[in-house]
Amino acid sequence: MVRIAREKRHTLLKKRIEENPFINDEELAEEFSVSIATIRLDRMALGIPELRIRIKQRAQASLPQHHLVQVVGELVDCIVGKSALSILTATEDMVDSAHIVQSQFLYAQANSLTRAVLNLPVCITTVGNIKYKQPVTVGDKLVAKAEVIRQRDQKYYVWVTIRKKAKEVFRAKFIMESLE
Amino acid sequence: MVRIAREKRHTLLKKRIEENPFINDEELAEEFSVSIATIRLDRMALGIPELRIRIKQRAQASLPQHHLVQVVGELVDCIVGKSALSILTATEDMVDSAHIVQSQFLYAQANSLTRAVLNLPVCITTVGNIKYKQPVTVGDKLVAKAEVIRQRDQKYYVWVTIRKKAKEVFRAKFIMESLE
DNA sequence: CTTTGAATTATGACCAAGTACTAATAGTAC
DNA sequence: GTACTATTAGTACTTGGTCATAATTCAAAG
Repeated sequence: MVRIAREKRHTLLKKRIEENPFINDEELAEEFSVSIATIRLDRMALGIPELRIRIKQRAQASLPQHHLVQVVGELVDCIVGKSALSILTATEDMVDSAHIVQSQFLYAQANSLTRAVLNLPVCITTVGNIKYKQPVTVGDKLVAKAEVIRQRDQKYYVWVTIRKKAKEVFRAKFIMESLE
Repeated sequence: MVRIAREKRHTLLKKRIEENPFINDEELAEEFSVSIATIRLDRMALGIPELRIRIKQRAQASLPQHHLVQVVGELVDCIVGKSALSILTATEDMVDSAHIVQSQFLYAQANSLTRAVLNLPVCITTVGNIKYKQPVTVGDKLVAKAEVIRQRDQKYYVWVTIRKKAKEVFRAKFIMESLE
């Protein structure tokens, strides 16, 4: 049946292009043993843009992310001065060669959430203590909770725990200082 | 003098393209009030590739970064098991609204340098203590030095100090654990 | 076995953003 | 004015496509 062959080709094609966005129609045609015209019809049908557009999109996606450093992860709840929650899903680019998420990303999630919960115009992290209790890997959904424990003068003591499901995988204590 | 005008155009052109790599020769020609041919000669002289190549390079640069030990900053010296040095120049996207570099970037520099100096196939940061002593701003050249202080079984104790010129601005202590 | 209709392939015109090269012209320096 | 460089103009060719149309293949239905 031709129908099935085409549908199969469509899904394979999609996967192939996702896998290697730098492949052109000619190479695709060869790989799938069909004509270039067919590949183009397939791309149309699948709404996949041409090579140059694909490349451009990738290039643009990697451009100046100005708001990079608001909160690492998604801020889902925040009571300023009290507590806040953020969720971060670990991705491939956070891991080391052993596929374990590097501590700096957990640190970034924890510290940026701390800044969010304090919401001070100017504040710096003067002290940080972290404990990475359980290795985290790609795909893990990390829920961070920050709590403001104490305030003394310009100093704020904040505790953060990051959980993967019910399990605590990371914890941090920060002393933040507010400046004028 | 034509010479000066051209040299000036060259430096401006270079800057313009770095600023916006998605600009084509036609637009550049208009901006500089010269012909497209001139822009092309200029690009040749400066060794700047054509638009599509530039875009492609950007796209590729953002691709599979599965490096061995990625160090935040530039690794300038490394005696595995002993000590290592890296240099990071603070950029605009590291700062908060008060233009102070956020601690997570110093943490990332320190922690990634620690991984580099240990150079273990699999290792995780179990404990980290940091102190951010002096605010750092854009353009500051940060020199990080990591030293392996002690090793006990699978545990490594590493101290890192980050200096801005002679002044220590950040320090960190890590306990790293090697896994099989 | 022929017909039908979808799927595929072929073909040609066109486009963007170039390269590579040559020839002409403008501008200045001496 | 002549020399020389910088700039501009122009042509042919390339890649990796779009878009539209026509021709062909091929399996299933009548």
